[in-house]
Amino acid sequence: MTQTARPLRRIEIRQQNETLILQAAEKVFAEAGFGGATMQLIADLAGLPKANLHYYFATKEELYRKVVQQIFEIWLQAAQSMDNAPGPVEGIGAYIDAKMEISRRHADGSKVWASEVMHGAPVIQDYLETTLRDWTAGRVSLIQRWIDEGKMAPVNPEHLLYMLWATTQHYADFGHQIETLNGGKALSEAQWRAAKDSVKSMILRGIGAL
Amino acid sequence: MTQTARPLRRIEIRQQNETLILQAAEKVFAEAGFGGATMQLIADLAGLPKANLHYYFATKEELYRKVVQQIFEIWLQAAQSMDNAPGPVEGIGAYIDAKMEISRRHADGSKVWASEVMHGAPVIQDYLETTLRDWTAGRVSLIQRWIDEGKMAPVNPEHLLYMLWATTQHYADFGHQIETLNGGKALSEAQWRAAKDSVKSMILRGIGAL
DNA sequence: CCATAACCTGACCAACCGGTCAACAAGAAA
DNA sequence: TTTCTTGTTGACCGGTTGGTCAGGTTATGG
Repeated sequence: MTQTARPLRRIEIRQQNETLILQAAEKVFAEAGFGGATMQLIADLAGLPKANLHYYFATKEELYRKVVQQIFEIWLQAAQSMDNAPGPVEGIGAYIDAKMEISRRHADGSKVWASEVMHGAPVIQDYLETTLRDWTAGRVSLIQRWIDEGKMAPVNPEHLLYMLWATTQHYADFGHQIETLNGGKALSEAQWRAAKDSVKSMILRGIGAL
Repeated sequence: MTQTARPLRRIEIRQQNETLILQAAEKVFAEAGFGGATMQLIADLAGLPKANLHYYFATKEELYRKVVQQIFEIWLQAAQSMDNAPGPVEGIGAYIDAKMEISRRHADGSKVWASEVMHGAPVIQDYLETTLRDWTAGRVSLIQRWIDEGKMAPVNPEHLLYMLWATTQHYADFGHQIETLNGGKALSEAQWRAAKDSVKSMILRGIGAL
């Protein structure tokens, strides 16, 4: 009763293979770093011949760039959860939730991003100087407004943002360390909830919003 | 009036060259990752022929291992600042100061450590499972004692430690991002002070110790 | 059905990398 | 000084890697 396999259309083929390659690349780049990753490894994981990778992505750098950009998009999307909030409890709380969820669902992406920044952001330096800088400036204003309105303590907004990024991304980037300290087992559903709650309560209390 | 260069003694030669190589290796590993680093690059930075590196360190892995161990030592030393403190304000405050200072003075080392953990800790897994696990368990007990004594809010000790690690190390590992957001300039002396104060006040307030 | 363009891939290559080694230089011990 | 051990290095090598390409296959539009 198997359906006769309709031949895939061009567009489907392209999208399917590009997705397949990007997923494999994200994992390999996360596990081995840019220098340690090989096109052969990515090809094997994607189940495609190596030459086929070069048909869709001309160079290793181009593939890597796409992976990093993809993560940046996810990151930016979650960043919106901070807006349209009446105050820090809702805004920063939602932001922490969103970022923790990314750390859980896109740990590989987070690692690739971290690795890229650690190595001096050779590929996404322009993003840092434009999109990220603008977003940060906007959020600093937002936090300052909350402070002026007496909704939270007068903390340094930049360092608050750094703390948010650091703490949430730590659960992805240092997930292996956390897992090791957790008896070698990945965090359970309940433990993830506890992590979220801990981070939220400590930070929200830390900025005087609770 | 230059002193006639006394020929170096054996022990001096060895120590000098090993130090030279380790310093160069730390920088190159931090900037390029293990896979991206090459023995030639390290040799050039150290000002030695490549073959000489292999005289002191048989393999690239062995050299890398030494670099990681060196960082681990520094890290452990700073960890002691938490002990012998009457309460969280002094203990955790001193720990934050020590870790922030490491992020500033040993940024490359911190990056190598981060990279190692992100890639699944292939080299220092045993350290994580022994030394780090023991240290963590001890510190969890200490924090729990402070909680029981009513010196701080009943937070989850593990997640507090993760927040401490994440926040402090962020200033090293993501230093490039911070620098970019700081107008492309490294943090000044005053800005480092502000960073320390911000981290300390937010965390100490966050755990109800202030 | 035919022609065209997109897709696929085994085989290949130049460049590079970690590591080796033989020959040599220099400090230490006698 | 002589002898021995340790340190030094250019040249070399096998293996791997990113990338190429010619020739084949398959979908698509006419």
